[in-house]
Amino acid sequence: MEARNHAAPERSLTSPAGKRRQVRVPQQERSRRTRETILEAAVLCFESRGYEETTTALIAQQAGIGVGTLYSYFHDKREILLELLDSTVREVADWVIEQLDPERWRGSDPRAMLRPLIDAIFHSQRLRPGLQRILWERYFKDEEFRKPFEAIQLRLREAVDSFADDLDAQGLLRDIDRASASFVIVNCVQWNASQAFLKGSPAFTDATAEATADLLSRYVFVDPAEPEAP
Amino acid sequence: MEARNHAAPERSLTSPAGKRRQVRVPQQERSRRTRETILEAAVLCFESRGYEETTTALIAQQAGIGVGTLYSYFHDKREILLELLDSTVREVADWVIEQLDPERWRGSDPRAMLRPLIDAIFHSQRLRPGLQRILWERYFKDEEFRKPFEAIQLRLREAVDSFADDLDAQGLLRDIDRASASFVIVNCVQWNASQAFLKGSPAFTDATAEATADLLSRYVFVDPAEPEAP
Amino acid sequence: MEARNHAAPERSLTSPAGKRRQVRVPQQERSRRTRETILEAAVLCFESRGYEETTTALIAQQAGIGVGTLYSYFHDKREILLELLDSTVREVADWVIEQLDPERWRGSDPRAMLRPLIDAIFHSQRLRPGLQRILWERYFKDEEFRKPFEAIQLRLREAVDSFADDLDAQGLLRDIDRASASFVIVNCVQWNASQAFLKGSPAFTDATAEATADLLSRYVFVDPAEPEAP
Amino acid sequence: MEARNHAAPERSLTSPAGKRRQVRVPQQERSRRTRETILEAAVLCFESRGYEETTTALIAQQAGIGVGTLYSYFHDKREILLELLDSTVREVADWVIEQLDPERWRGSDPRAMLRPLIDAIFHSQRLRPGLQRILWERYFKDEEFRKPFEAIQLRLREAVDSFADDLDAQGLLRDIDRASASFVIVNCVQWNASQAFLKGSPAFTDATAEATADLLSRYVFVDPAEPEAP
DNA sequence: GATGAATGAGTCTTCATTCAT
DNA sequence: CATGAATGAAGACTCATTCAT
Repeated sequence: MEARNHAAPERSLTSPAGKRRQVRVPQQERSRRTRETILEAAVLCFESRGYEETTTALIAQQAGIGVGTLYSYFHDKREILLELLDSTVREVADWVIEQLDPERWRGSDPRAMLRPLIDAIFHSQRLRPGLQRILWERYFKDEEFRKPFEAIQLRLREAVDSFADDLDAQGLLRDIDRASASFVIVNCVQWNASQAFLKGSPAFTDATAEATADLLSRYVFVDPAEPEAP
Repeated sequence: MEARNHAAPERSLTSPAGKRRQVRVPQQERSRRTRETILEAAVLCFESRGYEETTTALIAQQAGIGVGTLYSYFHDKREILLELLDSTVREVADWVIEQLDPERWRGSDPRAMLRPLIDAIFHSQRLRPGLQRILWERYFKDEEFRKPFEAIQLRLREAVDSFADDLDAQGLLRDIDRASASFVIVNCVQWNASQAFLKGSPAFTDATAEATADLLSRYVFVDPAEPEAP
Repeated sequence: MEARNHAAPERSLTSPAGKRRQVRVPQQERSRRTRETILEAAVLCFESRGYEETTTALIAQQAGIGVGTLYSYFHDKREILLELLDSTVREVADWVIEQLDPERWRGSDPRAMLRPLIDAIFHSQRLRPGLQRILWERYFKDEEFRKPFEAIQLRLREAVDSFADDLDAQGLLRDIDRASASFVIVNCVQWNASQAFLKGSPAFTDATAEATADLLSRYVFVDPAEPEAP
Repeated sequence: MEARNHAAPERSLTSPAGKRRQVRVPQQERSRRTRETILEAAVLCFESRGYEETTTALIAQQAGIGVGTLYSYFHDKREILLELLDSTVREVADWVIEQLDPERWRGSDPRAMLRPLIDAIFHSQRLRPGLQRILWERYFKDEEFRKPFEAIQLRLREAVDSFADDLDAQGLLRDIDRASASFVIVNCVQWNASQAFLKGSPAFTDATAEATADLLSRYVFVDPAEPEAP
């Protein structure tokens, strides 16, 4: 078990650096490169074996450095994962949020654009899928990993919200409880994307994206203007 | 990591029961009771500390038996969890499926009944929440845990399907891709329920259930019959 | 450094068992013997290499058992030393206190008996000298080791005190500050014994004992009754 | 343990400087200053954290130099401590010996002066107490540290001896075994001072000094001249 | 059948010291 | 000369599992 590891230092997220021993602050160019090397090696190891199955020695070996070096860049194994997860989650979210930018879709028919939007979001699952799997695993196991994740989720909801604002301004938004809606929508897309991707088949992913788009479309948009009565 | 344990028997996931040493098949009443006791002790431990943080010695102690005895009822720690997860998942699913039984709602207005149905499903999160959390964690970590879970998910989709059949028969079902629909619906409800529950607030859970019901309602049902045109 | 050891659990002396994982409470005969074996092996190792230079693996090997076994009898390496030190210190003190028992000297000339008493105390240095050396080392390094030691020192002072009471009753005790006297006396004997013993030569030890006896004699006893003046 | 460090050069204690790599012999002023800086930084660290708990990196940081630089002034961490201890012990001894200088007390009543003398010696405990604690710890742990210490102790005994000579010349010295006496006296004062100081209370220290003075006074001085018989 | 003592491979982590820049 | 990044051997401790009693 992870907890067996000696001296798990009970770090608080809020006081990030506290009294912890100073970790090397990269001052030389070589140092910066080494840090990157470690991160890359860790991705490789984590993706292929999982988090707990990866030993610090393995990462160091993969990175072609000594264990000690690794520990002079990161306090512990967990911190490496945390950093990796943080950046992965951020990248995914950034990408998704970029897709949601109304400017991007200005001028197109909102109904028509929903499908490609969903597609794009589903697509984000392809980014370091092994790490995303580990992210979920840790999410349920370790509270500390829940936090960065939830910060991201909040950003996503905000993006959805301003997307909704835009629709509203166009008179296209159904009358829904905005607060809950963003939560439900984000969860729905996120989980369907994640689950569909796990099945592995592109065709299945595509069909799921289609259905999800349909589901959300009905939820979000007002009914299409009925044909003018004569 | 789990694999550190010496003598980890390197079991193949594909030949689950293969040549494994015969574990006691409970034939006597006392034996069955002991088995139950162990399982109950394990639930307690897992729920309160998590899977990896629970040692077999702790379970045995909690069950009031020796470690050796525990090992004569289960091959290893993992098997205990597997069994527990299996039954938990089954219980949850059974309950959900029971709620979906058309007989249960016969005679009521399908639109009106969706909300209590969703509520009921959300409610299922309250059953051994610690174990459900562990379930998700293992789901992402360990392929063997994915299987029972997916079997259940299939049953859920089938239930949703026959529920849809019923609606269809009543002429209430929108024209949707049935295959994808059940997948999307199950995921959507499942994840929103799970996430809402994690937030902890009953009010929030309620609002999420409401929004989810709205979302699905629009997706599933045909538009309400428009008022007869004169 | 010792502090590197993972999870030094910051144990308080006052709540001896706290929430710490239960250490095996010997229930079977075999268990009791194993515990003894470990302690004996530890004495051997500590005496010959010193505390920090002795690894738990070494003790286990010396005891002919696995490391894990050792850890099921003691929480950590430190606890082994603590127990050893405790018993050593207690043995030494018991022996010294026994020597101080007035009953033992009843009837003899107190002045004459002081020298053999000092001798006896000096002699106690021969009991597990390596451990006594380690005791001093830890005494200065680790507060936790100071405590049992001080408890013993208190007992010694009390014994000296009641010894003084006895002399007083016989009208032989000089008028001294009793509170400080016991402290000074115990320290003086203890340190001279310890230092003399470290020099290694029996002759030197003997001379030191003689001088110490002389020193204390002058301090403690009233001046010999002067020949009656006519 | 210290020996864990790889490349521990297995230096022989007996050929102290033998073929060891030449360490910078300070010839320039700047060099000398750097050396001092390191020593001062080390005092700070050792006093506050203890010897083993202090890393060379910490000393270097405290001194505002790189680790490598530190190693060009000292062979290893131990050498720094050794030098520090040497100078501390020497300082303490010099001060004590100065107090013992007969010239200092010429003209005063030797009996009256003993108490302030003891006081002064007790006072020497206040000089870098953390280092003195470390000194004792190492004294018992590491033979190499015993040597400088013993050299000092010899000087102290010599000082006590010549002090005794002076008393003798004045006809004030009791007839004692001079060789043992200095040993016993030095030990007695040293240990009582050290122990009293450890207790922390000034009042207690004072009372102990008083008792020690009394103890030694009776031991050293001839009985006060009895009142002239008429 | 039950027990619980014994096992020991495997993990993380530290830090004195070196040496390329 | 100074620097500080890199090293890697070494140690404490854990816990799933076995098997003699």
